[in-house]
Order: sequence, then C-alpha cells, then structure tokens
Amino acid sequence: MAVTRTPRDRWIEEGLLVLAEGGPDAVRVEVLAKRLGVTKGGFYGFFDDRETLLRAMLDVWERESTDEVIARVQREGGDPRSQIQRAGVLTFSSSRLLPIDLAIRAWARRDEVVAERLRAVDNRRMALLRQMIGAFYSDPEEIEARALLAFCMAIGVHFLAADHEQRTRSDVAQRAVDLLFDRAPRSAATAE
Amino acid sequence: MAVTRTPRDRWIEEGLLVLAEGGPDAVRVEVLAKRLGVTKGGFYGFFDDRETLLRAMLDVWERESTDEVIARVQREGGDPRSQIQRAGVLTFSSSRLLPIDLAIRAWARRDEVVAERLRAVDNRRMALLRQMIGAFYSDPEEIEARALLAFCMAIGVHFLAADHEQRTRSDVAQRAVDLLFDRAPRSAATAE
DNA sequence: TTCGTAATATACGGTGCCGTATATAGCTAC
DNA sequence: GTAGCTATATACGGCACCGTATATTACGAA
Repeated sequence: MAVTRTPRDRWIEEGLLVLAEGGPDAVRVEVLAKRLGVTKGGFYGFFDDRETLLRAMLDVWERESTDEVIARVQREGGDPRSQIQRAGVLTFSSSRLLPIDLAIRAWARRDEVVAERLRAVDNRRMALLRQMIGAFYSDPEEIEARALLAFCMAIGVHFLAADHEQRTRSDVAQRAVDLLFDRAPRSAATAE
Repeated sequence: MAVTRTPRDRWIEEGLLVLAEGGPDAVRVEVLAKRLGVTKGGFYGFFDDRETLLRAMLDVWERESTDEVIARVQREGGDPRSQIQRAGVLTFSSSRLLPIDLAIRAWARRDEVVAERLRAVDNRRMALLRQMIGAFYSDPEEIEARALLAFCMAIGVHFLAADHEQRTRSDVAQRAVDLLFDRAPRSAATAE
C-alpha cells in the first residue's frame, strides 16, 4: 500500500486557508494542489468533486467552532463565567478561526445551505452569550438585547472601516464593551 | 450615428446588482451581457477591461452612498437631528444600497484598494453618526463608543444568523437600540 | 434613398478550471 | 527482489471567461 502524501485533511485545511483569504470562489481544486505542491491527481480519491470539499470544509469549521471550543473550555475548567468568557476569546480572537468565520458569514449571505449551517453555529454561541450575560442581568429581553449588541459588535468591527480620529479602534471598542455592560469607563479594566 | 442600446450606466448598474447577489467574483463581462440581453461586443467600448468596470462600480456606489444621500437629506430639510436620522435610513434601509454595501464590506476584507474606498465612505458616515449622537451625549469618548456600537449593530445584524427563541430579530434589535441610547424600553416608539 | 459611422454581433485564440481516464512510481508484503 | 497495490502524475476533452479583431446592422445626415 503506497503512503498518502497529501491526506484528506490537508486538502480541507488548505481549502479553509484559501477560503479565509479569498472567499469560496477562490477555493479551486487546482489552486489548492499547486499550493500543496502536488497535482490534483489525489484530490478525487478523497472527494467526489469541489462541492464535496466545500461541504467537508464546513464540517470541520463547524466542529472546531463549537464542540472543540466547548470541550477545550470545559477541560480547562474555572467558574462558569470565565469559561464562557474563554469561549468567546477562543472564537473571536483566534487568528485561525476568525478569518474563516468572517468569510463564511459573507458566503452565507448568498448560499442558503451555508446560511443554515451558520445559523446552527451562531445559535450555540448565542446560547453561551445569553448565559454569560444572564449572570449580570435578569430581564430576559434585556439579556437578549445585550447579547445581540455584543455579538454584532464582535462581528461588526471586522466589517467596519471607519477611523476614530485621535483614538484607536481598540480603545473605542473597550469603552463600548464597558458601556454595554454598565461598567465604569475602565480606568483599570475592572477585572470581574 | 447609431443609437446606444446599452450605455455605460447599464453595465455598471447590472454589475452592482450582480455584485450584491454573488460578490465581486461573480461580476463577469459575459454574464452581464447575457443578463442585459446583448453580447459583450459593446462593453469594451466603454471599459478597458473588467477591472475598469469594477472601479467604475465603486465610483457609483461611493457617490450614491455619500454625496447623493447627503444632498437628498439636505434637500428634504428638517432639523439636524432628523436629517441625520434620515441619512441612516437612506443608507441602511435601502434595498438597493444595503446589499451592495454588505458585499463591498466582504470584498474589502481581501482587497486593499476596496478597503481604502470603504474607509473613506465609512468615515463620512461615522462623522454623521457622531454628530447625531453628540446631540444626546457630551463626553467625546462616550459618543465615539456609542457610535461604534450603533454602526456595528447596523452592519452586524446582517452577518449574524442567530435566532432569538420566541422573540423576533426586529423586536430584539429595537430593544438594543433603546439600550444603546438610554431610552425607556419602548412602550410606544418614543418618536424622536 | 443612400452613405458613413458608431454600436453591437460574431468569430477567434488563449487561459484556467473542471472532472475523467490512464500511466507511473513507490510502498509493503511476500 | 519482486508482485501488487494505491497515491499521485500526466494527459485529455469540455466549458466559461477573457480581450481582440472583424463583420454586420441600423441610425441620422446628406
């Protein structure tokens, strides 16, 4: 039995990279092959066609974005609040997952199947967010509204190109988070 | 002199439509021609190449998103507060401009030139937003933070797929806006 | 009506990508 | 070592799109 030089996972991995860089239309079998330093010869042993790869990429993204984040957070322990906080960091500060996530959001706007899968993932995240915010607020409507604001903020900043005059984006964002959770205007980042 | 059946503007217009539907990679000369019911024969009389069309599309989008919104708002008059509010509505509730805007945001993440043009547009919008929010708050840092939250919210909701259990997205969003501007939890939509 | 010309159609060669068919080469088990 | 298997390379036909070159057509002027 000959050895597998470029296993299925490598194709998926490279596909996710290209997706993040150039969107779904940039994910081309022959492009991936060239990036991997092989020809597309082996590709069709693992995947029926390009569409199959795209679906497999979504599978991996979904698993990494939900189960793996949750598993890792639970493994590392801590109180519920800090666990949920860590889940947010793992999702929205990951230099690996974030660009993929944003690309998939744009993709979902023009592909119903992708939209459906994003909805499943976002619903799980939203549930975590609700839980976290529920630790500070009691009115369910208020919890939902703050969760929406927080989620929109986490996504929106990456699609927003505006400057903030003399301030930096991260300063303004920090202040926005403080507002969002009724904290004092951050002299020291009220550790909680 | 023969008459122009498909003038430059029609190509740009159709290009913007396709951009909104399928992203920049979907904007193909021959595709536009087919949609317009002509061949690409005339296209190269107006544009050097596909890149030139894309730039022209951005020109039109930029003008419509800024100058034309501002001109129209000023023409229709009213107090400054309602003028700025109307600018927001024209921009973020336009079934024409909004999908184009969102497509360009996604595009900007992978094209530096597009990002630069979006930055110019977003900065003008941010200036309006600051002005509006400045009518209610005095601390410049707070104004900036609330403006960022509001802008992120306006964009983010369209890239977010989560549901809200028994509530509707627009109810939650309304409540979020109320929170954002310290209003009472909306019994009747406090006209302002 | 006819002519000139501009707008568009048609035709072309080139490229990049798809998916398939076939050849090659390198493990592995014997 | 060698036979057999399998991952990959190579080769192929097809399609969609690019940009160019050339033919056609229809308007508007004379």
